[in-house]
Amino acid sequence: MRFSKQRELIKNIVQGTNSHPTANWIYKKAKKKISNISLGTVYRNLSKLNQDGIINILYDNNIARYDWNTVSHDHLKCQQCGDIIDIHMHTKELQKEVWNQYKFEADNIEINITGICNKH
Amino acid sequence: MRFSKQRELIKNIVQGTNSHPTANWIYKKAKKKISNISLGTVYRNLSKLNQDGIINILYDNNIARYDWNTVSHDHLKCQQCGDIIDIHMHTKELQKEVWNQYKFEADNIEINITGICNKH
DNA sequence: TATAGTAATAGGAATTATTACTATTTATAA
DNA sequence: TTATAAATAGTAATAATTCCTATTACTATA
Repeated sequence: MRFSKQRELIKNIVQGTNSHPTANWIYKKAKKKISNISLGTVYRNLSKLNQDGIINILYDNNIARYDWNTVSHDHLKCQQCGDIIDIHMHTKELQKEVWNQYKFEADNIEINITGICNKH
Repeated sequence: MRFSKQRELIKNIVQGTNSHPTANWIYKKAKKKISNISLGTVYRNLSKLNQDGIINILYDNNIARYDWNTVSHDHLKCQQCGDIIDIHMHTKELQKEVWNQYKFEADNIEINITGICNKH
């Protein structure tokens, strides 16, 4: 992968927040440094960074969010404040169960939990 | 909720398939019975039916899919054929764990598993 | 170092998915 | 029946994402 200042900036923006930002949020932030950066560039680089395992994509309903945390993990989403909290669940048993019951070779297990976080 | 033949048709289409169809698929199918039905009508009714607990929405990456099965359940998605298979996982332990570890009151737990299904 | 060839990248246009708006039609209750 | 509130078709607007083509970073060679 060749260097580009746009990609460098995008990577740094994602790695500088815990807020699981959307492409549009990242775009607005990037514009402050590179005013003519294109939203397409943001999307392209986000998927490239994801393909190379540098960042993670998660889907909050039907919109993509980006996460610097590339270690497989799960999410709690608070219905009150919208915050998304990273957690780690044990998924090995689930993987086994899916194989035993459905003969399905699990590659990736994602657990999304909605509810009320401890701030409320 | 007042009766309409459009909504009745949309409901029957969703309830008549296990394929987790998209709004567009439902629209095309509905057009065969009511040729001037509008895509807006399809979307409006799908969300209304969902709000009333008659059907379910799930998000396959960034597109919405609709499901007649309103009982809380999980999904296996095959990376090879794209099929989405309904499954049922035990989530009570997860709920407890989330409470104990994070003091998060889980309301809904959704498990999405990608991998290779038993057809391959 | 300078240049040329090339494949990756960028910006902006286009596409896709969904929602909003509005004039008209329709179900239903009085 | 008739009044009226809700639903519809059609279309425009918005949001999210992908595609297209000119430009640029990088590499090998002079």
